[in-house]
Amino acid sequence: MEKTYHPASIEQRLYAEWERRGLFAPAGDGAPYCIMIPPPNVTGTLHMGHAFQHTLMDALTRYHRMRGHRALWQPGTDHAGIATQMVVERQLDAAGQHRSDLGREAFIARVWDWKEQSGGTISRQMRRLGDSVDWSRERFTMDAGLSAAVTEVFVALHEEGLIYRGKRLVNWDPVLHTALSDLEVVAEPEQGQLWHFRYPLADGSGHLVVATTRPETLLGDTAVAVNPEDERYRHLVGRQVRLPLTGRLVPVIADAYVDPAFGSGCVKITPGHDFNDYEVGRRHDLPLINVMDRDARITAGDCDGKALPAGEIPAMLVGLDRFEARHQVVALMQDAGLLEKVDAHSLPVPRGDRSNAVLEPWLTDQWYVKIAPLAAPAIAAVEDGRIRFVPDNWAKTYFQWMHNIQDWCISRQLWWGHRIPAWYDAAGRVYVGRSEAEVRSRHGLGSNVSLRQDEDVLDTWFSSALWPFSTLGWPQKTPELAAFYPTSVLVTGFDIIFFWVARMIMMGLKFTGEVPFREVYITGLIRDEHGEKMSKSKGNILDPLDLIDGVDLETLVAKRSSGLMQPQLRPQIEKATRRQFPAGIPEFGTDALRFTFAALASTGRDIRFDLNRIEGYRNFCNKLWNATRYVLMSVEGQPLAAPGRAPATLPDRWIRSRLGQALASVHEQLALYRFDLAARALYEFTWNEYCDWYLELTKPVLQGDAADAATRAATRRTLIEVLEALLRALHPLMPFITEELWRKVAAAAGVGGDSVMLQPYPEAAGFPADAAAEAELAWVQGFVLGIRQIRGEMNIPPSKPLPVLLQDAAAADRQRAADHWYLLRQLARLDSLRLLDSGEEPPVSATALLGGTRILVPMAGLIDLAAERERLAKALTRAEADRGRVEAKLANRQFAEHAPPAVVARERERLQAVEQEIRQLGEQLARLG
RNA sequence: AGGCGCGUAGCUCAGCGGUUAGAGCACUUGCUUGACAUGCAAGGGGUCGGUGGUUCGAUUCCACUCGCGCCUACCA
Repeated sequence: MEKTYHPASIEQRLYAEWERRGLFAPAGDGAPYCIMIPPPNVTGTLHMGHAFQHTLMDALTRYHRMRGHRALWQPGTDHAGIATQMVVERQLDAAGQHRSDLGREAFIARVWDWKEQSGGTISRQMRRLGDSVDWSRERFTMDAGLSAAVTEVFVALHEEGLIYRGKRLVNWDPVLHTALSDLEVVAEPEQGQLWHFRYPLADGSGHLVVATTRPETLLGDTAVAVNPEDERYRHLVGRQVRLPLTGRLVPVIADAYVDPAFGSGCVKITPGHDFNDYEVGRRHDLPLINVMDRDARITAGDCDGKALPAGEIPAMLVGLDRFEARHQVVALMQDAGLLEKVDAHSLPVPRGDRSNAVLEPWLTDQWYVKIAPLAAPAIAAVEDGRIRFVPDNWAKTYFQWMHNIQDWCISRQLWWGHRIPAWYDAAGRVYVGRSEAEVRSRHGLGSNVSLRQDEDVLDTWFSSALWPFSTLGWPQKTPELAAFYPTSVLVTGFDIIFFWVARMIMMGLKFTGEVPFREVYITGLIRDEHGEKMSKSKGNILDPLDLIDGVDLETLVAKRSSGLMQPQLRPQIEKATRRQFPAGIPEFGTDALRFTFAALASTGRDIRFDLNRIEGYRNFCNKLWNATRYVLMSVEGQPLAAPGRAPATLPDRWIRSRLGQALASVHEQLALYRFDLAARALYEFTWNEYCDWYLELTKPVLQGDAADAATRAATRRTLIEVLEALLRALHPLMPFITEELWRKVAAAAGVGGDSVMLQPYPEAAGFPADAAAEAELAWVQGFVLGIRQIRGEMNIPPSKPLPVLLQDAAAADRQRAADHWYLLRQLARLDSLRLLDSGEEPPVSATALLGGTRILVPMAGLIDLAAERERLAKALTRAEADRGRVEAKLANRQFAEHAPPAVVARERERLQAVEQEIRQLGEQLARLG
């Protein structure tokens, strides 16, 4: 074996072998265990958040597979309607083309080409991460089968009246020319202005003042509203104002929506271009006037679908972009003496999450899902525990949204996606069906009737919502569906609880009658080392593969600063990157990355990714590698005791007991999705117990001549047996290094099997607790630590063997000293160990206390007297402070009366111990003079 | 406005109604000890955001408060 661990030399080889041998497919007849991958965008790449979640899903899958479950981790990707269409449109744009130049079919063919070309990126990344997904079941939301499921669901919901078509105000993206659902709108506060306009009363008796942030919508006003309680305006309610610039008469109405304290207390009402006004308009039966086109330019306008009278909209405004129109309207109002004042005003501006364009509330025909009837059972499923959120407080977030849920706008004016299965005849009547043929036959429409399919496609999340069952073959009744649905757990981020999780629950319950998953494990979000979200535009992204393989600085800078939406940020991104990674990123390997993710997966919402952590876990891999190297060197070609024989030595008994407890903790924590605590239990056992103590404790047995052949053979057995189990225990988190090492270890141990993946996960019961061995070894450790402390603080070189005396040793301690002399000698590097006779005067020594026993290191020539005095004085101060605390506690009658007797007893013991310590330290100090 | 989260060592984070609050990294000192310098050994470093309450006992539970962040809904 190499002296250091080199991940690159093993990872890809092992993955290829696993995949070739089909080890990822569900096997055996155990209980099914299934995780559906949250499908990433097929044309995208996996970022750190994906890598994080994939690590956890893979760990769960491998863990359950090893425990004998029939485990399926189902892979796939989604078609990401808007995002993907935008990418291809940008490519066309670069060639000076528009999608309309190609036509719908040719454009879609182009998108498929792009998918074929870029779709391999994700699966390559997943292979590098070690994801044990069943590739034979890979799915894509636009696959024929999944598309059929989409059609089936659409038709069924429509037949039930849960999908309807309606003319509504929608969030219209004037750049992408599509409607967006509420969830795709990002509203950030932006600095704007509040214009105060005078609207003259129709009878010429004066004016009232309205305040608005959107002057251009004045053209579509159909009322002015005041609060019904507002004394200032009560007399105006029911009268009319003459709308400036158009001359139209509109009523003054009273509506509680108006806040009298804001602005002037009068609000212009534009039902055609504002969601709140739309509701006001419905309450007061106001007409809807539309004054913008699909590009959000001013048009001549229409009222409830009919054209406005000619000249209603000033001709000079028609055709202007809405922001240009805003300036013009303000100018016209000012010229007319109708601008009262302008205030600076910050307001939330809704933008599309993809295009970043300012959205326009716009009246269009769209398809909606009536959500309330679907939401009720989905709420119940979480309330009654059929679905459990982990951590459980996320259920609150879920409930809050579900109780306020709005109908879901599912149509998108795009070409890339599932086309809506609806057809229109010449009269505009709509027919919904699985196909045009079905529509014709069902509605008796002969071939003489021309039908035209709806141009729109469905929101991508509509197909994602079916993912847990569409991937298993629904609407067919497949064996996979029967076996793996409901799935075991969904692993995802809180950012898509509404987008995806809630919708899967609704659709799953509706169409299968069962929940789609029993648990939802909500992970934190990976952020950079400053807690910032990682994003291309911030230039702080990390490619998981760059952490695995390493990357040089120039490549990293190029990756981060190319293709930016805001190229002006480039210099600062480059500077920050050069500062943070002056030497690029070294190679850490997949296992180190995965272990880091696991160790970071605590319950928090934000997870800062810190390169120092991954470096530490790369070192851990190397530690494991070298521990194995030691074990193999110690075992190979040497007699090995038969498995199952009682271990011969104290360290053997101890390490088995410790392993059992570590395993118990791992099982317990994994059941709670506390990957961080499971990782920690394994890390601490491996490094602090197995390597730091046990391996060292085997050296006196194996390397000296203190032990007989049978003892050595037994120690070799424990050495390799514990390592073999440990590698299995680590495998779900670090699949590659454990596979590589396990094969060598299993061969040396005579364990059958050719992949650790297929081995049983170690159970705590195989390594029962041994309290006696733990107590005994704790004594050994205490002894060694005492000597090391003296050595460390007195700067005695480790190479110098020390003569040691024991004073006041009780019978048990004498026995232990004799029994474990050969361990103590090597670990503490002792020259000799002698028991002082009672009454024998010890030489001047440095002291360590071990229970009631004093460990003395004679000082002649070794130790600085003053330094030892200082050391003892410090220990004495600490002990006295401790005594003070314990005494105070025991002196408190309330404590003695109320605290549990066991606690009181423990405090009493502690007092005795600390008093003895003080006495002994005092004596030692006195002896030093 | 409503909901949620966070605040513990220089940094990143665990933890918990009961010994002296832990880990990794960083820091100091010593070490080519036969698996490992990606290492070994020893050490320094925290009034657990603040105030009050419950309790024999609070970093832990409760209330209030300060600071930071997120989500949902938003007043034109």
